[in-house]
Amino acid sequence: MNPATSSSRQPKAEAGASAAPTFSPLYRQIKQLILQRLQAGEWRPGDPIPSEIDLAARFNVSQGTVRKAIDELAAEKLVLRRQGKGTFVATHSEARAQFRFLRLKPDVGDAHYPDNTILEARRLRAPADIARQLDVRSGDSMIFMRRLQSFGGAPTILEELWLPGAIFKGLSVERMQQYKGPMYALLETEFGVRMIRATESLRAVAADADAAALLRVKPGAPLLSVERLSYTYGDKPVEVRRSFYVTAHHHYENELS
Amino acid sequence: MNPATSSSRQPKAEAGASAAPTFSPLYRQIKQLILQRLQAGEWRPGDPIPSEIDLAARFNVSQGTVRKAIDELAAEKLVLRRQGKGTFVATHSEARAQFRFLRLKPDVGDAHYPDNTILEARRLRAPADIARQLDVRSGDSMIFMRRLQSFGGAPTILEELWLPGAIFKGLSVERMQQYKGPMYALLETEFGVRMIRATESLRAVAADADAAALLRVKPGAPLLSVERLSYTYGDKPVEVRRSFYVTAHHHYENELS
DNA sequence: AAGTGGTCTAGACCACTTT
DNA sequence: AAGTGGTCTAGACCACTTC
Repeated sequence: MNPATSSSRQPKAEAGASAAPTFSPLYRQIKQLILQRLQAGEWRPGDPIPSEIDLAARFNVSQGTVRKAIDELAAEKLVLRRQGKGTFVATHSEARAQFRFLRLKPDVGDAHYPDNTILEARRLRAPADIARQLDVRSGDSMIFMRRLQSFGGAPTILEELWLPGAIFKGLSVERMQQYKGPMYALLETEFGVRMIRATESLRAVAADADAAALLRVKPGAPLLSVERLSYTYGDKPVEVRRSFYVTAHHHYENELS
Repeated sequence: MNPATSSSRQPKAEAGASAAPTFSPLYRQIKQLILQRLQAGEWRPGDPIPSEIDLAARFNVSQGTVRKAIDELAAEKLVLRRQGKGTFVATHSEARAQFRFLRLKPDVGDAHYPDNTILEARRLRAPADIARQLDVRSGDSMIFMRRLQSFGGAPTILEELWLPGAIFKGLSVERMQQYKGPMYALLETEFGVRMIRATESLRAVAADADAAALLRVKPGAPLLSVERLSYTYGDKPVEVRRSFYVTAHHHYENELS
């Protein structure tokens, strides 16, 4: 209950198993406690979390320790600090967060949010490969969506989304078809499922006839294939996204550091 | 000289210019001082920097302030902390640092360092576009290198490197031709120029006849084009690298966070 | 035992925002 | 004026490495 009491700290000498890497410092325990509350939805995206002083009192630790815990959460972009105002649960419903997951930038000019055309949206059974990636059973109900995104009238991104039906139960095909904004904002506000991290796998591939027609390129033309796996709290995978980017006037921008 | 005295802190009321964003906290001033010494080569890659207590005494601030400065340098991977041993200037000559800038991973199995075949290595005049990127004058002397990298005998990466001749004065074409290891390690150990950051721009392109022959793909086959601009201390650009990756059995891996 | 980085505390004060 | 995050200090102790 109280992380500061000796009972909740790890004993200096490990009694049992040999290779257990059980130690973690107090601030990291506090971080986990805050994480649990975030994950449980105790504070919703956009809401302020309690002040550092408040949390320090709750957990019976010093403000500095809470601070270090929140430092890490802020570095992972799970919360957002604003001096003088407070610390807020990060959200996809902000202009600044809009492009965090879209690395395709125009060669000239500024990035804008694309126009969406939904090509298809329905429920399907999970194919084996998708099921494996999302850690569900093959054949489980999935939400599937296929859409075309255009910049300034030029079709540029063709993509498929797969979401586990079990998590997004109330999500109707109609709702998706009419919704034109950023997907992650919809999933967050309507289902409280926040994407916090993703891995992408990029390849150059040749356009098949279908993709070529939709993206208005020649069949066999090179396309940038991007397969994304997105995760929510607890490293739980919740979306597979397979995209094809036309890179004639856009490029995928990446920072190595 | 002494950042802790009031004289070197910013005055609360800015006297002169209107929009000067001149304030920075003490720990960031300390960070700059350490950075200057790193940049000046006072401590070489792989060497330990002075201990936190030592630095605190030198700069006449508390250990906690030095610590926060080093925290940021460690986060930017300019230094490496090792508990019980000290803090060390980061280097490319370590196994762990070898893959920091190579995002191409095999679809199955573990990443290995590729076999290099140097196709070409000589001095050239800088073309306009390269000169612009490296912030030198068009026509300045450049070191140019073209090489083919193979994994398990399969040619996979074809790339061109451009380096400003002025910075790497003593670098002979012969030295480059015989050297088969990681380029960044060579540049660091022999010239003290350490790459600390890079931006990459990715596109899908069609292989031209030359690239196709070297990479053993059909002309017109899709290749992943990667243009990298690498920076050293002070955000000074020091390398342009233009690569073509064959992504049949490899993929470019990226983490979005 | 001594030296290094890593954690934790308690308190002071600063900078920013809202009331 | 009050509340929030941000900075800075001084000191204690822990964990790890080397001597």
